[in-house]
Amino acid sequence: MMGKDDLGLSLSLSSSSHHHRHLPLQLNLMPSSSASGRPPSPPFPCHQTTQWAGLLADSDKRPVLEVCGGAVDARSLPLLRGIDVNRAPSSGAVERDSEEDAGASSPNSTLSSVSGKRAERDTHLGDEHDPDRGISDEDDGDGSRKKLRLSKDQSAILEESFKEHNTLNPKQKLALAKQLNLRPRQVEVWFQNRRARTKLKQTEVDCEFLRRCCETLTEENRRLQKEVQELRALKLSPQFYMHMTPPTTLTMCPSCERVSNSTASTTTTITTTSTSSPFANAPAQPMPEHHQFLHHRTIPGPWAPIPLRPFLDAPPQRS
DNA sequence: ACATTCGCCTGCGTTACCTCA
DNA sequence: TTTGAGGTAACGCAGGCGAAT
Repeated sequence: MMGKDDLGLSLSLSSSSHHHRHLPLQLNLMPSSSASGRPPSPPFPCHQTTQWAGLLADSDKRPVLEVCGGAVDARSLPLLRGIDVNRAPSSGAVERDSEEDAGASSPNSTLSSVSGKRAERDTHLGDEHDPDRGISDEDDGDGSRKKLRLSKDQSAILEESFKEHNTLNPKQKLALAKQLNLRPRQVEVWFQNRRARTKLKQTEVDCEFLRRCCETLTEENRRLQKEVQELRALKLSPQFYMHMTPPTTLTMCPSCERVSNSTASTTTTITTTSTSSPFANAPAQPMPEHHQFLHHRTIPGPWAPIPLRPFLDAPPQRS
């Protein structure tokens, strides 16, 4: 069935039906090549890649044929193999006068019970009983729901349509129903359920993303708490201060007086005559005496790591 | 201009059917 | 053969919108 693979989805949970009725909600469900519109900015970034191939693979199901009120696996009937039971026989297919008619008496209607106001509406969309098309909706008298299984082709076409727009206007719905030989209501329901599946999938992805964020932040918080404790301990024990690996280090060239972050590629020039702090985020202040010392002493070999913060708090001991 | 009604659409929750392990 | 789980077509409802009155 539908794979549990991660999806590159973005969802605006604030969107409501009446809004995307005019500004159709376009979830970022498609591969990046999708040219469809996009939803409002997601509440958080999501960088996963969408893979919907599994959805199409799902459509490879046994066709089911309703025979005398019972569901029969078409594969168990050799004569029915290769026959799409969801499609009308080509010879018997009658061109409908209107698009509404295309759905109302689809062969699938023999498999689906119709009830409720919407069913009435669909039924009223031009359904005259067509004996050539088998059992009408009204003939499905036991009131039980009969489910049809959409054919592979039908599912694929619906998926393609959904990729283009996850909601349908009446014209599109009717055209699609006619193309697929389904009732418009069936197309409508399929899109409803498809949107629901999309949202469910997105919710799962969002939950996983948030869970990972939470884990990362928890770990980061734990690390920072530990660092704070270490720094407090060091402040109380100056003798250990110089032996501590600073949380952030700079590397300075003693000859050119360039300081660079040990991990960064950019360098910052320290000018001994400058009155501003060499630390980007530190307030401007006169150069401390020990800075003068550092800049004038000779440091052999490669650049020596220089603790950043200790400069502001405790002078290094001269050797 | 405003309120009401109607028809339609949507999301959501649920049910029931179907398939498969 | 039975059974339970999972997928999904279909249903019912509530709520919102636009058009008509």
